[in-house]
Amino acid sequence: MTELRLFNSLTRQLEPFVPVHEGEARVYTCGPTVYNYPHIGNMRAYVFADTLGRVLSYKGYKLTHVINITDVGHLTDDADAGEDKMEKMAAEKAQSIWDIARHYTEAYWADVKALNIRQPAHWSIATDYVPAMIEFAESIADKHCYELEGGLYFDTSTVADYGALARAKTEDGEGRIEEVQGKRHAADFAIWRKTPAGETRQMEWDSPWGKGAPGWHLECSVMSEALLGLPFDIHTGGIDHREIHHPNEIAQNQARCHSDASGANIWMHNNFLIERSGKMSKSAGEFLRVQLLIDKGFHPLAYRLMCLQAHYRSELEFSWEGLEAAFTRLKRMYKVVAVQLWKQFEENGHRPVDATKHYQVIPSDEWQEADQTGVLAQFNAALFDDLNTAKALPLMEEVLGEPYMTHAWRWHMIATMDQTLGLGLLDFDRTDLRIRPKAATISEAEIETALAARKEARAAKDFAKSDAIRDDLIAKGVEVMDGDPLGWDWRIEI
RNA sequence: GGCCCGAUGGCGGAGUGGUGACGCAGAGGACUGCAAAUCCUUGCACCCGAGUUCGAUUCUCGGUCGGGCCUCCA
Repeated sequence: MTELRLFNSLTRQLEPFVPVHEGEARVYTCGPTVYNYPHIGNMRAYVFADTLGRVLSYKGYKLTHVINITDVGHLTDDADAGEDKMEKMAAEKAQSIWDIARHYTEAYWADVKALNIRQPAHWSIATDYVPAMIEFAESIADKHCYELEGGLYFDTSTVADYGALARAKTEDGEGRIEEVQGKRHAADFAIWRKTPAGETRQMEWDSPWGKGAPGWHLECSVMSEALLGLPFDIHTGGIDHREIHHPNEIAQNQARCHSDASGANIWMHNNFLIERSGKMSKSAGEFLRVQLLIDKGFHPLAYRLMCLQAHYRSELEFSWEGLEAAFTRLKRMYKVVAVQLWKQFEENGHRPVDATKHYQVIPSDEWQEADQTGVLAQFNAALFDDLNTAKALPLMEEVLGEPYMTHAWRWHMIATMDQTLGLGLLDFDRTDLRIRPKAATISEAEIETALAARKEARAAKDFAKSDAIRDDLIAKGVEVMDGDPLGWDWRIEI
């Protein structure tokens, strides 16, 4: 079978996936800092990580996926002088920092669910691991750290090839950030941040270096070690982490393991979702959240499909037109499942496969007979070649569109492909795709009443009346569809 | 200032040293009382210059333009 090859940011090359533990895949994904709602650009990272996980499962590996929730730390401006984002938001909202964290964690989880992102084995919450972080820091403090007034700092010159992942040496000559007094190297970073004298923070812990909070790079090293063991297989995150956060994490892992190895065999980074105005911004204008998409009448999985249409390493341009295109494509895919597959299934009187189960590649003999055109082989080759979902999608559509195989096999193949891409085609109900925009001014009941009157008029061949009703509905943004294969009599235009 | 990346049809976006996926939009047809939805068919592209080559969109160099990072960021 085709070998799974993934792009390793560390070597900037495609590499075969060779698990650390036979038959297993252990994956760590840098999760959100829960001081605000995630925007859809943030969510691209988790759609990517989920796709990776699904492909690993599909390939037959026992997957252990960890996504962390950062509910502490992260400064708003430079390395040490800024306010803590969590503390800042708590102050603005006049709420406890713990409430803020819980609120935004739940908002994030709702988006995760809406986008069909599978639950990882562990959601690791940073504040649950503070004692472990202190223990970790103590274990590397003597050889790799030094103490300043602001806290405990990591000396990046004490590990081999610091910054190899970033492929960029950050010299201090033109640095735009204010130097922290006493730092030995510009790239040195905080392992522990002391609470300034005379201040009290909502989140602070006692440590050998005084009251304070962990530096934000520390948590990922600690939690990945605790839940996956070092070294583990794959570490994922947004491409922005490639420059600072992950090099620092690697440095910590090297110190911890007394090794030059990075701690993960493969480091993978997804590229950004961008919009005309530049990077997604949480502060500017219309806040692009998954919920906003739903409010406008889009199914959230249209956004997932939009992500899947591009390679995860390419920038992806967001536009409402693009989202609409993806939504139309999704509806057409779903239509085939609803109109052809379900109907045939009813005629057959049995469900050939269990759509709730996760499928793996079927032994080659059986497949070869069913896969006459080799479409599944191509599908596998595309996904196993660094997750080329853009290439895999049309292959799934080929199976959807060409009923050249027996029903049972076709069903099985669609189930297999769809569960790997995570579009949930077999789980849709037709009403799921008919999302009422929040701004819609007409209710479903009103629409149904008008349509019933129109049907009567048409039966009586009173076309003047039926057209008048239709024009009225169109004026209210409702499109009327007679004889739609899915039996959708109407839809509200987005 | 330093480092990095990209440039494909109307839009989005794969891929390739020799026939340029796919989706949406557009066009034509079928269906319809007329439409819509659906189905079938279909037009349209590889930034510029030089080089390597029998042949480059694909490789090399230069240029132009665009983007990202160097500060928290998916």
